[in-house]
Amino acid sequence: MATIRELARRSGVSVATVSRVFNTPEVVSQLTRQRILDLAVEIGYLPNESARTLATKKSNMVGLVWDTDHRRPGWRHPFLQEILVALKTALSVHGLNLLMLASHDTAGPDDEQRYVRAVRRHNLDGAVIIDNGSRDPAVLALVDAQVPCVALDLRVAGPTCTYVTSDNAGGAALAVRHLVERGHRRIGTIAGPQQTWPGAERLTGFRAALAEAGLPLDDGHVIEGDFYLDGGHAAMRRLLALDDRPTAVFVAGDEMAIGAMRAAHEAGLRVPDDIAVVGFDDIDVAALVPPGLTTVAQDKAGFGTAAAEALIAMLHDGEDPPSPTALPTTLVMRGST
Amino acid sequence: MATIRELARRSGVSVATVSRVFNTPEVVSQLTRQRILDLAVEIGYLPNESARTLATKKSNMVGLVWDTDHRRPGWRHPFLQEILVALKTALSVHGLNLLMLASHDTAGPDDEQRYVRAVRRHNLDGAVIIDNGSRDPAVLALVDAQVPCVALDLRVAGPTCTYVTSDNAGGAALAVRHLVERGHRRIGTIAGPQQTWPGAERLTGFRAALAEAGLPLDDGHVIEGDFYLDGGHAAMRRLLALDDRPTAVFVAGDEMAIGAMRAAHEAGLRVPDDIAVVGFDDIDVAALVPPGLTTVAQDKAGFGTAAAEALIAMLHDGEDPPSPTALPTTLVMRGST
DNA sequence: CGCGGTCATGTAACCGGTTACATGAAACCG
DNA sequence: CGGTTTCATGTAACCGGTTACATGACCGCG
Repeated sequence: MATIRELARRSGVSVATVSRVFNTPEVVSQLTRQRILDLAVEIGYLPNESARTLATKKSNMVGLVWDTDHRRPGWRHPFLQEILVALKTALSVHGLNLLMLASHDTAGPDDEQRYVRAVRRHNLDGAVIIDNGSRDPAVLALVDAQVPCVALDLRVAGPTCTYVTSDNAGGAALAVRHLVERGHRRIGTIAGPQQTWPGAERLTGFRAALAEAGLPLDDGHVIEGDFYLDGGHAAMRRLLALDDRPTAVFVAGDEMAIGAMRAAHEAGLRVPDDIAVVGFDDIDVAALVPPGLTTVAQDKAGFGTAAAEALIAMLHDGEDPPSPTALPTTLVMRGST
Repeated sequence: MATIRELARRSGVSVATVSRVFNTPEVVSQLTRQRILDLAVEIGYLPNESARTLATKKSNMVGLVWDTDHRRPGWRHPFLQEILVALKTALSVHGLNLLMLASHDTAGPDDEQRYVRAVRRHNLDGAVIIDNGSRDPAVLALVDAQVPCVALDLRVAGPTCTYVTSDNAGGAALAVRHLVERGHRRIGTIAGPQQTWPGAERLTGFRAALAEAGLPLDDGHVIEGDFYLDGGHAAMRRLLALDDRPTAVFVAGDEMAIGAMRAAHEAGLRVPDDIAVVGFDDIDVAALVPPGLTTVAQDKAGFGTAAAEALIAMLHDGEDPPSPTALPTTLVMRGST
């Protein structure tokens, strides 16, 4: 491998000049710069990132924190792939790479410092945290350690941290307004777990939108689910068993919504004629499962892009973290309403 | 940050001894080893990976090559998430981290050397290549550059490379045998693109299984699709338009299979009574879309685990790459047959 | 003409580890 | 008891960059 010294020797300058060509090209005379660049490609010189990191303490890598919670083995993020694509693309424009942090350090998953250690060992410039549906103390340790980080769908904030979410309350309002327009007056909801940020916000937004529409909300029409298929199924059965069952249901997640539609179907009810359903997320399946799920779509790629931008802003300016982003949502109308 | 020299000074030994404690503990006396280890946690010493990499030329990182082809923006891997989880877990056991290689280097996506350069710059120990559904010359450049790598669902092999796939032919045979048992004698197929490895293998396996069962195959009963929903839909329409249309169809991918079922439904045919459908992959939706898709399930996590093991074997032994792995498939029976 | 100021470049220390080789003490052995 | 091994540890060069500071050429100006 060609090193900087060899490139320097061959082009008759000092290593400092070569280094400058790649880091602060403007201080090098046009002539030598070009000569060095040409020679660099000729001999295939590539700067060694480790050496660079060692000297500067910046690695141009950001950690990806995405532990699959061992207590929920089946958990899958509804659109991890879109997020990763957008994230990686946006980061790479600024020369940043993504390092997936392994859960196993030497220590087990209960070691709160495992992410912080990984960040320090690799001199990571920052971290992106993808919600796995449960609170993880190791994530909070990152905040305490002043690591620049941005979280997705997780409300972690601090002097070096910010987060990006969808406009969950606004999305819920979209759903409610849509149902109201369709003539529904008795609207129930299958909420998400209230300890999760999206779960809580969607319920809050739902309540507010109903109030704004001047509609009452029976406490019995609010059921808390778990974001899973079976949870939605069970919740819907409880709703349907009510005497004054709602004519429409806002379900805080598509997977639950599909479970709910199945429950309705099993109960001999037709969607949307007997009961209308609106979901949240717009996962792939939503379009495929008959009669098509009307749902509040999130800006999936937006998560990645926004996260990258927030992180880059922090790293670049070294300033305070940008305030949290709430990505706009849109209503996708399909057959279920 | 505590450095090795500080730790050495404080524990009254030389840096070499400290280094040995972490790399070749067996050559250090029990007593000093323990003393150093204790002091290390006390002062929060963490070895600096960049320095280590610089000295050893091994980074303990492997590159993840997973470019989303710009010519197919909508492409999503059917089970990327499961693969990543398994991969990361299996690698981390051996102290390896995953670095997602950005497509943007400084150069565009047509630069064939972009992965090779990333590998060199970061001293990556190897690479895992996830098929994105199209041939990428930059991947072949990795092979040429003798980078240890293992590919998923892509037939790249060489002195430093191997690959892991499902037993595609065997899976196709499972499907055929199942249909034969159900009494079908006129079986057609919607194949995948023949330039992809899984696409080609599944068709080969299908043909072989039919032959083995002594059933004829009309050339008109073989339609090549593109692994997408709409492609499956279109292919099915062509099949249904035939005079002697098959009574059962083996579809080489679940997404296409769902499109195919929809086409059947639109044509007024009932699945499975009028036409049976078997898919391949077992994606999430397969269970959700009525009447439930019978399909050949791949060992999703197995991809990640097998890839990690193959790579580790190469890195550890420094030997020839292990021969390609073909993961076993299983038939999941649902309502479509 | 001499002086201060740019500008392009060079010198050398430093980042934090690893490791070949050297050293010295203790153990073994005939 | 002297010589050879073995074992634990130390010394110092090296990995490939960055960068504070020094240097010297050149320029404009009073």
